[in-house]
Amino acid sequence: MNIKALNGFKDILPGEVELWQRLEALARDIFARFNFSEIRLPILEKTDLFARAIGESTDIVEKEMYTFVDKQVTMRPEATASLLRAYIEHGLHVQKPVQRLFTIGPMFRHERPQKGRLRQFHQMDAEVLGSASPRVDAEMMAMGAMLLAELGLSVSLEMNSLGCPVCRPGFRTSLLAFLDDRHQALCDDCKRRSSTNPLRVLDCKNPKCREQVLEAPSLLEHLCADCADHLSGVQEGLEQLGVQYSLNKFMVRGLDYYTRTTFEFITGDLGAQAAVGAGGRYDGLIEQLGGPRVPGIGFALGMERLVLLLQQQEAELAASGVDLLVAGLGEQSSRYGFGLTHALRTGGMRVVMDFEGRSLKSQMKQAGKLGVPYVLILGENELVKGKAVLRNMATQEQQDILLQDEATTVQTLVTLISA
RNA sequence: GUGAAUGUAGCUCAGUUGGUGGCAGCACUUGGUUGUGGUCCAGGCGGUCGUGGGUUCGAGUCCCAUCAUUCACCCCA
Repeated sequence: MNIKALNGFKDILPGEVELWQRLEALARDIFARFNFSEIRLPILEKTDLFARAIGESTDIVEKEMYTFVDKQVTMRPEATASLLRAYIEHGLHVQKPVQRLFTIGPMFRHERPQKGRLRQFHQMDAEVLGSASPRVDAEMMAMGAMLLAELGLSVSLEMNSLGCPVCRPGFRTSLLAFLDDRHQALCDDCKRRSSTNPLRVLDCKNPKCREQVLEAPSLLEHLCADCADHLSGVQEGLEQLGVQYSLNKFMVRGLDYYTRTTFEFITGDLGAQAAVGAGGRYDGLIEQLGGPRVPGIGFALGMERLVLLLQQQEAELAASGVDLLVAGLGEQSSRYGFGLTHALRTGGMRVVMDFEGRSLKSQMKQAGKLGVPYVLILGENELVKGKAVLRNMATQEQQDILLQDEATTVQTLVTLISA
């Protein structure tokens, strides 16, 4: 067969999918603790929505979107834009002044795949709309940190403030002046960035640039009074909640819409993809998209990246989602087992039975491999006497089971096995 | 979009100076005296050597192209 999945698209097979389920279950639990409601969003939106929300000149919009050009629609490259569209479209701000929403699902970006980065990838996204309180910022980071901690992952949190439309232009001007002076000392990428996206120069990985940038004007020193107040409020909140973080004045975000607080959950264990989650405040965005004039903040966690970390930071997952294996010996007994298996499943049990007519030894091997706790052996001899053998695989103890009508037998087995 | 590396069984890989693909490991499967697992032993299934050209008497091995994968850059969760 030479039809394969597309480059950058991946199947999630049994064995790995259990990890995803655990991740999702825990995330839902934690989102619920923080009173977030789920919202499910379409994957396809008007291209224009993303262009306006994310920024016309970002890499995502310029060259990474899966767009049906003739239809003017695009497969979402991130969730915030769609979520805000839904928020505005349904007037959710009227129903509740502060909305706390989360969504989980696939995103699409046409980038070159590498470790921890696929063209279809999955994010868990949480957004709070309608509150400007710095406590919300702190709470969002605390929630992300809680999820990561309960997954057993050790990940660090970095935070910065990008200012707002009042203070950012001034900072930008002085940064540009600074970069102009050092233009020759910068790497080629940064020479280009100086004009396209000067803030990006601040988090260049090139050691030469890092050195230059050490002296650069700091965002934090240019914050207006309101932004500075907000930042200290966030810091106070984080301290109160006992959230470990560090302030990184070089941290910048790739999407245009961020204001004030931005943050990243960072790991050193994923190669070049350091961020397992990132987000920030976007106070002007909702209005800019035609919605009410309300602030917002959100973050996304990359599920592939979390799964990679889970895989390398721990190993084994608990096996077997099976309660009982029914072993048939011969046609008579298999026929009986076929019916009994179905009755047991109807009764809520997870049962396996194969119909290949294999030896008892084979079937026992199978049971061992699956880690099944009990095997019901339907021997011909016992069957004529209306009996079967229930074997406890762990203790190797066996007991006779009286086979009466199916309902009673199911009842008996359910009680014995769940005991 | 740029750069580098890699493509041999379902998976992990051997394959020496080009001379018939490996009793390789894992997995799967059958058996090791009547109908009982996880270990051990023996057997079995399983390969268009990514694809297409070329060089050669002969190519898994050399050359070209192509596709795919991986890692890194750009960017990003």
